[in-house]
Amino acid sequence: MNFVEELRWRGMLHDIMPGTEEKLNSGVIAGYIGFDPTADSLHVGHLTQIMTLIHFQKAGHKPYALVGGATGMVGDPSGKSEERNLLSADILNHNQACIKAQLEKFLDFGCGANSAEMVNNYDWFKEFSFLDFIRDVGKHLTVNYMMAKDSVKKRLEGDSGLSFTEFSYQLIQGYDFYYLWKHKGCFLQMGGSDQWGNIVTGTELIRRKDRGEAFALTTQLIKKTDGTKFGKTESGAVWLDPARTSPYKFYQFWLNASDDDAKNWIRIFTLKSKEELEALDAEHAAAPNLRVLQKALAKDITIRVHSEADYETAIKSSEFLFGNGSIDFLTGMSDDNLLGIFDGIEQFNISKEELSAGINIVDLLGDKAKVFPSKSEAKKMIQGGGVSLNKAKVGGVEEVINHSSLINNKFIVAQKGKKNYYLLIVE
RNA sequence: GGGGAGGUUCCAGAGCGGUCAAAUGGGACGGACUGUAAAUCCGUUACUUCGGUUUCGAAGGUUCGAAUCCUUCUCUCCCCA
Repeated sequence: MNFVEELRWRGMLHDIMPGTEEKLNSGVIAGYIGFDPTADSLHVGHLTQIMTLIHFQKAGHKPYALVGGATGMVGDPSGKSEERNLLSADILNHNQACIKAQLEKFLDFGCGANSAEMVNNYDWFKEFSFLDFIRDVGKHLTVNYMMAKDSVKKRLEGDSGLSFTEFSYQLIQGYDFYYLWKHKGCFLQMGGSDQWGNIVTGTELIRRKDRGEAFALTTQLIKKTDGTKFGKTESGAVWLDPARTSPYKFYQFWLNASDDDAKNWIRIFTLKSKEELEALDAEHAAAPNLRVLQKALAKDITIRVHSEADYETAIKSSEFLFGNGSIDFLTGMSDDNLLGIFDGIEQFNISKEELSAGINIVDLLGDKAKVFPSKSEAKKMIQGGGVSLNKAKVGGVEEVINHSSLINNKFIVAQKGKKNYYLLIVE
């Protein structure tokens, strides 16, 4: 199956420039996707692009992953309703290095003709002077053309304005495409559907400047069926960096997908074949409460992004925390094993002296251990019946906690709502 | 440079001298129901030693009393030059 067909049946394809498919079928084609270093880790929102590159390479083409050292300095207005703050050079350097390391996990950089390659647009922009740029690049596109882009139009219509810096972003990205086309034989740029305008600026630049031909392909923006934003949890974005989002939380994120979402996402974020997926669909439909789809999805991605071992740990934690395992399960367990289960779950340290005197539950969770940002909030949540200690609901705000709550003389398991666990370590 | 409109609690957006910790909607969080799903219903949504304390762009001022009136400053948007 060719690349475009693959994306199509998986529901990933959004838009494709006429002729792209023919070009791809003509042989090994080089294509690229850019990642801007706005943070020092990618998040699950980037995963679609990563999967696109993986499919691209699997189909025999040559993928380039571009890290936007230069574009990151400018800021893409696409999809942003307000002017963005510029990042400092130091932060950008750090971010670039981290993102590069993450991307290296997903593609094959040593397989001959279609080995993946990493490039950084800062390399060709650092020596490019402003005057040269506006003469060599800016001259080929009219402002009229640039203003017609949705990303720009929205900002002009809105009431927060658009700086010249962000306005020129599309030219920078357009030039990237030109550069890669000219020097690396890169014929295709891919990206999320919000990148269509930027990508087309590139093909247009190639056409006008060198009468060359280049192509564009965009993928669907991943949404949840309930219309809310994909990739967010109560604690923010879901990152690929285990230091930002632990493998356990990462696993939980996917496991919590709704049935509809799981069905769509498993097609996008795993490499499972059509047959496998249909079998899973059927299995899920027969017994939805087993959540076969969610489990398969979470397993596949957790292993790809983290590791088999991280997946195993996440499973163990999940089974204990969400299974009907009673708190007794922990009793007598070695500290190391217990901490293993709580690996990736937020932990707080409490001194033994404080506890031995007895601590009011609100002081404990709202102050000593910041399970809640303030005591008021802790109080409200307890009154609302949303807090448990060692899997038993906290009765009221007057409860005093002391030694008797300790598990193995050292731990207390706190729960905010059903899904949020915290481990208090007393020593 | 000239003229106009504005900056309110996470967001949008009311309030226009006391009854305002501030309507309403959204979001978020929690509860019930479930399958750690969806839908639905309900509750919470500044801090607190529960006496109070700090909030409505900033600083002053008027008043018994201001988010609401006045002054200056500041930021944003729009129109004109």
